[in-house]
Amino acid sequence: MLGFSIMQLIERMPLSGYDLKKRFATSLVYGWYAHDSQIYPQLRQLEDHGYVESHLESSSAGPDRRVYALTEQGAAALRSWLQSPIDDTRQKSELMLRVWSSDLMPPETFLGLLADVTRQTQEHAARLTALHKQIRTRYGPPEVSWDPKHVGVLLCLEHDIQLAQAKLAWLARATEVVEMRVARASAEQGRQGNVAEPALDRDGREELWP
Amino acid sequence: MLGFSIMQLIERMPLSGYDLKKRFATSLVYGWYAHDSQIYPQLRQLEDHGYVESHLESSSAGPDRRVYALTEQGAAALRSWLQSPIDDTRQKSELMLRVWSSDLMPPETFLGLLADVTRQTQEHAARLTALHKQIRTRYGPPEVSWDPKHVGVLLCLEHDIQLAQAKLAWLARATEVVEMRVARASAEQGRQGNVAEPALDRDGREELWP
DNA sequence: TCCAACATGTAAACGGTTACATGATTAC
DNA sequence: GTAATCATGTAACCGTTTACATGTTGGA
Repeated sequence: MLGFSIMQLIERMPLSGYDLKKRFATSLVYGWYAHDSQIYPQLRQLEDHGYVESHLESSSAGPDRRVYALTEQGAAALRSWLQSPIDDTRQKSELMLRVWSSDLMPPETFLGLLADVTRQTQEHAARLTALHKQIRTRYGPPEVSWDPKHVGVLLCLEHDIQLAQAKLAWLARATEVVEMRVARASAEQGRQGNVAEPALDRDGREELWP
Repeated sequence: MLGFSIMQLIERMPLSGYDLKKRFATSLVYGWYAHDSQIYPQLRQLEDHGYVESHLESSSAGPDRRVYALTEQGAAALRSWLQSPIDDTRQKSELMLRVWSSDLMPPETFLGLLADVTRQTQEHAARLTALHKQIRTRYGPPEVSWDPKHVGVLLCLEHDIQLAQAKLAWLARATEVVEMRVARASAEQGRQGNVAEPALDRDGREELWP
């Protein structure tokens, strides 16, 4: 995956490991960042496969750079990957794991978690929105932008912004749910609990787990 | 991460590796599935750390099962993890990587990709919605459900459903954008292209990459 | 007798993170 | 001289995936 992420960048213009490192470090939208310790070995691996080729370049500022360019083989592999089927449903989310386990923590802790993620998401959405506005102002909306390259960038930004907004809506809803439960619990305090026995399956274990 | 995902399940009731395997295989919402080849070593690792303890159980049907239960240490580690700060902004998405690279494929291929993901997402959303309805009908809405365990499940389902819907809205928008571009391109066919030179930064490379 | 479900693993490869390590050039 | 930026790596570790491997019990 990282290999394609690199090849996709190199396809547009030859780049050195250092260039890639900078791209990955500053990219907001583009989730496919990588550490330098991963980039250089990956480049050599791609070269072993014949997907990229490199040559040394004397830089005006600093030491020599090894600059990588895509080969015909690499371009073919990239095209073939772009046309291969994709599975985009399974997403691991640490947040969902914690929400799933929310009954194992005190409500205040859960509310703190939700508030924390809300703040993060708001900041993230603000950055994405600013960037989207900037690029859109400069190159026009994706429908009419003269260079097809900006279409992907703008669409990625729109995707991430819309998903961030949906997440914020959910965070507000979840916060409300927990607050309502806390209010109900303190109202019922002292009264007899209305807790029923959970349903058991044939092995005597609770059934649930979808 | 997988360790907490397992401990979180075991906290509720002792489970064997096989039980966990089934849970992970059939879980829809819960992104933290794992292969059996990972589960058994992970369980032994958790036992080495003293987070779980196990004993053999003669099963009525089939061979002996090694059943794991959470220790006090494990419960403490789980609580501590649940209260630790979280970073929930970085998400790697293969779809976004392809969208970012959409200028490297023919528009028809891109439209095919979008259609494919749309179908997957619709099916996924339908399954989630059915499950949500079922659980909500049985145990009530999360605000009032008597057992706090269902709150997390229902909130996870609501999150995933809402995000799937946001994604579908974006997919429709992206499809529209690409179709408009295709229509414009064929309308402009034969005319002089209005392609300007891209902006160059000080190293002579194109600037863009947010 | 054979299949399905029960039950548990090993080995190799791949992917990603953290920490450590080195050295050149330019601007202050 | 010294800090920032340029430039490239190694080693150890942990997590994840894929393929392979083994054996039991109960029912058709």
